[in-house]
Amino acid sequence: MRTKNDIKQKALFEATIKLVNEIGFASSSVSKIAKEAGISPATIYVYYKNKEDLLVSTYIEIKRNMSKAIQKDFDDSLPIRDGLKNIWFKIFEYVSTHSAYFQYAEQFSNSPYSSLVDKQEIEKYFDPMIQVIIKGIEQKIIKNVNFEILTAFIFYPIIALSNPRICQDFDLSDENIETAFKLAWDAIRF
Amino acid sequence: MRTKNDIKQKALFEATIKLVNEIGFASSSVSKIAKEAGISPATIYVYYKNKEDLLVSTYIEIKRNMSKAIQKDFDDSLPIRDGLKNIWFKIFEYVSTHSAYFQYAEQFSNSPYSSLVDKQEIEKYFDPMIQVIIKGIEQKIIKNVNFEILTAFIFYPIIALSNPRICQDFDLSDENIETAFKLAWDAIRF
Amino acid sequence: MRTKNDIKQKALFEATIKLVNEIGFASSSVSKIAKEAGISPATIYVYYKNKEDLLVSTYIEIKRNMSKAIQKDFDDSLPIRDGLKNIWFKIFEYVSTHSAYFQYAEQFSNSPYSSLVDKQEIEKYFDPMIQVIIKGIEQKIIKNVNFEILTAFIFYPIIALSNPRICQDFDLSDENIETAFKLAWDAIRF
Amino acid sequence: MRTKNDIKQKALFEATIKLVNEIGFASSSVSKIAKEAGISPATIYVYYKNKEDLLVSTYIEIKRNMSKAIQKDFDDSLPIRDGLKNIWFKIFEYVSTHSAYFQYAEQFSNSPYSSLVDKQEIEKYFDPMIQVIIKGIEQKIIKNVNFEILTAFIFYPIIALSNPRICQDFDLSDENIETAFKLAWDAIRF
DNA sequence: GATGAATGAGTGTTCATTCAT
DNA sequence: CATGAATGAACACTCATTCAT
Repeated sequence: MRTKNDIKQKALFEATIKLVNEIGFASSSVSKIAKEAGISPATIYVYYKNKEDLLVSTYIEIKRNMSKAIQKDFDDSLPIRDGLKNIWFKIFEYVSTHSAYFQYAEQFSNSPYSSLVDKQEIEKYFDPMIQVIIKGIEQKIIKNVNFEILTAFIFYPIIALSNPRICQDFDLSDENIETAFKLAWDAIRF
Repeated sequence: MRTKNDIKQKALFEATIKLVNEIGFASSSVSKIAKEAGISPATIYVYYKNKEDLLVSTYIEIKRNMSKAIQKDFDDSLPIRDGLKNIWFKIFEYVSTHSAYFQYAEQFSNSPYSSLVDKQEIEKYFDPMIQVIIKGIEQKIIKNVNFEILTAFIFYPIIALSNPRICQDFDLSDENIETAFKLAWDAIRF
Repeated sequence: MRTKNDIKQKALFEATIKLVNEIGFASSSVSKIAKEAGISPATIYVYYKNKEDLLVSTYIEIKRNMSKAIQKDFDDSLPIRDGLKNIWFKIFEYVSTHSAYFQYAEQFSNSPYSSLVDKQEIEKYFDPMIQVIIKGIEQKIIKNVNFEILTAFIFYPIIALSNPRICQDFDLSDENIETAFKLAWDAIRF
Repeated sequence: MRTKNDIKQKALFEATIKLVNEIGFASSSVSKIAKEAGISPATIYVYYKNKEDLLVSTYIEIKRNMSKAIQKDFDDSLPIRDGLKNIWFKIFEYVSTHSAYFQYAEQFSNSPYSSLVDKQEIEKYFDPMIQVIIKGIEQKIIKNVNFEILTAFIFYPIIALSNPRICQDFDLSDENIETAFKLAWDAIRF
């Protein structure tokens, strides 16, 4: 299936995200997505097996893209707090500059489509961050509690603050992000 | 003249939530919902203006129900920390016992449908909690930072930890909830 | 079926005509007509057997009303030309003052519903006019040709000139009606 | 890529006319029309934007077809009376041979759908006939009266005489048509 | 007599997908 | 590779009518 015309595939990727964000999965039909991308509905089936494949592949592609951006220039020799703070800012930066991608991913992962994706595959992308936290626990810098609790305080507030559907008026200024990190660090540090 | 049948409306409410959780907004057609509720598709239009009205009303009803449950026996004479902890446990209790409602609300608020709801109307329901936080700030017990940041650390970790789509394996034991509250409090306290 | 509440029946009659003229038979549903008349859809079935009965009865009632108005004060002792001219003006007067009724009747008689009506029953209403023409033929004042041809020149031009869907801009002034009658008379007179 | 199938479109055109004449606009559903034409209901939407577009386009197509037939071999060098008589017979001929088309057009123009059509566009088709009448007036052969009155006596009687819903028993013989023209001419000539 | 609730059958339309080119 | 034509199945919704009160 994978083919030569990358321009069309990219247009399709962007059109899918745009339309799903605007009108939701329910109303985003194959032909509307095709029209938005400037191609024929039939052409979608050259690139993807079916509609579900299009939606799932788009999600996975976003996640891959996101993890790559976040881990770019990642330096695991930094002290724990600095390493986490670095990631913290990277995530906010990605979310700010790719808010449509992020919003699509959020909507997707809150829908039953999410069960079609191998979560471990996705989590693998974010392993370096996990390693920092584990190191922090070992060094008794981070509280030694259930791992899910820790991530709920390090990553989930980011998602809430970045999501315009949740925090409509939150200003993603460096100062605010810095303040937020302070809270996150207070939550998890020993 | 026949009179409206409350049992039918309740069945419709439950069927909507069940189906949307199972197969998502995209696939939850009016006729599938009607079948699940054991009524005729046409009957839905006796109770709701259209499909959108059904979905939005269901969301609002859940939020109303949720806020009522959380604020039951709410005591604002308690010290700040105890007051918040009380609410913290109440939310976990509600989410545990009404996970389907909660999941519907999450999916809804991450979809474009959410723009159809007057957010202020919804937030009104949760005002008592807001008041506790404000009091905490005034008494210099809670950090005096942007309000959205505070709520991102008090409420959103709960949502993450309770959401089986996010924390599949998290055990909602009293001990875990207590630990999680400790982190939340460390995050926000002065 | 015939009942006590004449006000409701009259409202129903008018609502039917108004709605059918505005949106046509196709879109005029029983419940829309009921709403227009300010009654419940179910109440229509107290007065009429079904929707078809409502539409057909409305047509017949209009025709009865029309014939009564046209033949009021009819004087068959007048000379042929004067008798016909009298009717001619009466018809224009009726159509001007009851254009909605007339328009409904036109739409009805051009639709397949018309086959449900006994045409002879309707024509009976207009018998006095027929008699004038027959007298005119016998007296060799009117051309002795096929009867349908004569009526096509005496009655149908009126319908065309009165129908706003056909002659949008025709001014139903006395002068114009008089002129039109001159043409009609020239057409049929010996 | 498949290419559009003219046979299907023609079948759709005929099916629309047949069904609307038989059961009226009210009962002619898209799926019934599709079945009559031997195609899928969905296919109609390949050729027309929606049901309204189908009905209106069918009407316009009939009018175009009609005007072309009537004006075929039209000779405006003939004397006024001969020119009009020629048209008169042509119209009757068309109506006789295409009675279904004619009946559809009549029902359409008496329904609220007619307001969707640009009347001037339609009238343009019949301009040559208008020119003959104007010439007749200028040459003082035809009465110099309101134009709408003249057309009501030249064209509308044809419609009445040809319409089986109005003149059920009228025989469209040459003799009868000739007689009818005599009356029309007597009506309008100076 | 009068009505709102209730519904099976139907509406016009769009859907995801396949086909022929 | 790419496409517009074509469609069975499904969509949200309305219909005419009946029922229980």
